[in-house]
Amino acid sequence: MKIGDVAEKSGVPAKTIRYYEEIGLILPAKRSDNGYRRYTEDDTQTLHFISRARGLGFSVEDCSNLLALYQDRERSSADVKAIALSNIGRIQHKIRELRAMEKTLSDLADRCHGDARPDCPILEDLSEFH
Amino acid sequence: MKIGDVAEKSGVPAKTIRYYEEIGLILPAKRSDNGYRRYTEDDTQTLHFISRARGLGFSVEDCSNLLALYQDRERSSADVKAIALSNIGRIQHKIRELRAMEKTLSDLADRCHGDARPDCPILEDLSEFH
DNA sequence: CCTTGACCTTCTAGTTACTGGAAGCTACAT
DNA sequence: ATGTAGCTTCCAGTAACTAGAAGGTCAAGG
Repeated sequence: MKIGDVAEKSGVPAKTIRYYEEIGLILPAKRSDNGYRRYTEDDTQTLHFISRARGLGFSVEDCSNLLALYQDRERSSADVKAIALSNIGRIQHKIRELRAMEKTLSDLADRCHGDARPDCPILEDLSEFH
Repeated sequence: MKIGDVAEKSGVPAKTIRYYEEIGLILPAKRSDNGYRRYTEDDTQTLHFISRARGLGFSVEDCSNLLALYQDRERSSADVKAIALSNIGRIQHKIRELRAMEKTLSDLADRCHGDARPDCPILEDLSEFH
């Protein structure tokens, strides 16, 4: 398989696959005589794994760890769970932050009449010290 | 006032103030004879405004627009509200995404016994095609 | 007067995770 | 022979800073 094929199958763009190779997240692909990268079904699996983990908010470094754990038949599920839990914590924290932002902004927008008049509670709030 | 003073008063680090000047978000500060940047209370206000807007999730470019609107005595509150609303939309979208991630990860973590045994629903899920 | 320490200056480079584009080679169909 | 699609490498840009190096400035203390 060439890079375009594995890109389509795994859902990871060719550019991104080359990038993952460059940063060492995946092993350098073997090359054909013409210099093209060659891939197998296993590579498709690996890239899909990465794609799904990234979609769940794991960092590239997390992916590297998860991949190592995935390939280690001896690893304990506790190791994996620890990474997942710390990620859940970060996600929850981010959600709380965003909710606070949203609430403040919504309150301000509600109080702003939003017409041609220049007075605006949003700007007034931003310019005040709290 | 020197950069360190205005940094402390506004809550924006000195490094960041220089950066804001470099990218044109704020006007270049006047210099003292020794080459140090000099600031006034107005600058403190402006930096505080930016800091608060950034804290509410506005991009630096948003800040640039908000600042222009803030300094325009003729502007309508509708212009400001439009920026705020589009920001609220982006924040809500991000919250929905993060909640979906969190739910999937929590479900997986719940099903993972998290002990020394190697079988792990988290990795199994990541490696499956959906 | 000299030193110490806290600031200040500029410049370069690193962070995260890609993405776009240019220049040039290869493969295959018409 | 030619077109075009896909492959290669390398360089640069994105957002918004942040760290660090090398060196100038200033006030206080001995």
